[in-house]
Amino acid sequence: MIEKILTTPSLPTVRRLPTYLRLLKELQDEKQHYVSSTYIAERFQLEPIQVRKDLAAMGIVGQPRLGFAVTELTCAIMQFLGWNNASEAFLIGAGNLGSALAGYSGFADYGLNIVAAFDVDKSKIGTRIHDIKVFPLQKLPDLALRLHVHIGILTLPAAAAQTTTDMLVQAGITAIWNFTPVKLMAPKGVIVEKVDLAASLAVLSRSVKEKLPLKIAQGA
Amino acid sequence: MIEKILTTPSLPTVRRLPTYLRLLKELQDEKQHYVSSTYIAERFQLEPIQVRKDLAAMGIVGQPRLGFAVTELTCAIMQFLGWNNASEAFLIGAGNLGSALAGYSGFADYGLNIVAAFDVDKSKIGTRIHDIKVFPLQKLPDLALRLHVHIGILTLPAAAAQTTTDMLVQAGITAIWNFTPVKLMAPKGVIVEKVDLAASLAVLSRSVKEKLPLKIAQGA
DNA sequence: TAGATTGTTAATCGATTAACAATC
DNA sequence: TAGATTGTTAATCGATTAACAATC
Repeated sequence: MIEKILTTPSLPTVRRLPTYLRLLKELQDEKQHYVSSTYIAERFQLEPIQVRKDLAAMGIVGQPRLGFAVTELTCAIMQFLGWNNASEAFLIGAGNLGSALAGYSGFADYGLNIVAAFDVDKSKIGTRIHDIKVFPLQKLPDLALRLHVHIGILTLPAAAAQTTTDMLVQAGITAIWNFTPVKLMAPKGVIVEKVDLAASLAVLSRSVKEKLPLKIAQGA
Repeated sequence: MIEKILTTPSLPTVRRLPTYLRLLKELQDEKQHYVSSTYIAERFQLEPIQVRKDLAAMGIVGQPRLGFAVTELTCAIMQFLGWNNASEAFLIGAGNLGSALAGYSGFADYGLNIVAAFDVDKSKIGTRIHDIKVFPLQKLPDLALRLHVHIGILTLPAAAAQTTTDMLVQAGITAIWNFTPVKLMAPKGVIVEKVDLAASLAVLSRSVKEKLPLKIAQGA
């Protein structure tokens, strides 16, 4: 039996998957059984061929004339991302942003379950943020071991980011969702994914500035 | 006099600029006057040539042997991003995430100043989140006009995202920093920059899953 | 059948990287 | 000077897009 060898999806492809997933859930609610790449593309202002390429990377085949089976497609993407069975994660830093993430119910859809929070601030330790208990940071290694948690969400001040990361790695954390503005150094086996607000804002700022260079350009 | 025609920096370049800026501030504190592309690259695990290309796009020239003047470089990037004089922005949605952003002092470095928050929740209206006053959403058009605010930070539930965007556009908002998971539709002149948490988490999840396909692979 | 849609193969486009002369 | 670093020009790489036969 010849198995098709799938090329590992590119990063841009992976980043588009959650968008597709959102639409698929919507279609499921509307009891739509099939969806075409044409339709998906139109909804998100993409090219149909790009959507098809993305879906093909999931190992799914569509049906000419009909498109792709909504349920099958949903399962394939969920499976691919590992979002069908939830991963447990620690929240490191129970400040403003940490609390916001703790209170965000949407992560359930993303297969992410925050099971505990950690902080060094004594006034926070022992309290609960959105039902998630806050522990002293030094308890993390012990709890990581006992609960088999390997994902850390980093929402603490920039100054503490690198040293805390070193500690997390020591404690067996192998994946870090980094909300700090620091480019973290971590050993090869450790995955770091950065949510780069500054980069995003830079793109926005630049676009805003680009729109009004008329006067300045005249002065040149 | 022949002026060098600068190619507009690519999006990836713009996204790297804030990282450079962080390092430059650090160097300034350490009273370093020059920095080489080699050093910057090493610090962020980039290629020196990429750093040089990025900086060249800012219109700055370096000095062989010495590198780039730290102050000059800082100014050029700040200028390029328009971060030297702060832009005023409205926060739309005073929930968990909105509050977190309102409380984030770091935006001052990014030339962003949140001047007011808006919500439809009566219990929030009239209160202050981190010193920022919360107004009823319907007051936004009037205030946008009076305060000449053109940037909106969208931190409200997905369900309200598109209709609220339509309203913002009507009210003269021309740039939206979108923290919702919705792909917003907006007229051509309006800039939308999305902070895509789901996309970021997808990349993380995928990497995590990729690390442990050993058992599954054996089953095939 | 006719025609919309898929999937394959090839072309294009843009960003990154390489090579190397110019500079101080 | 010697040598580290810049900036230019060319090569490579990877993602997107185009073209079109295959399919139901």
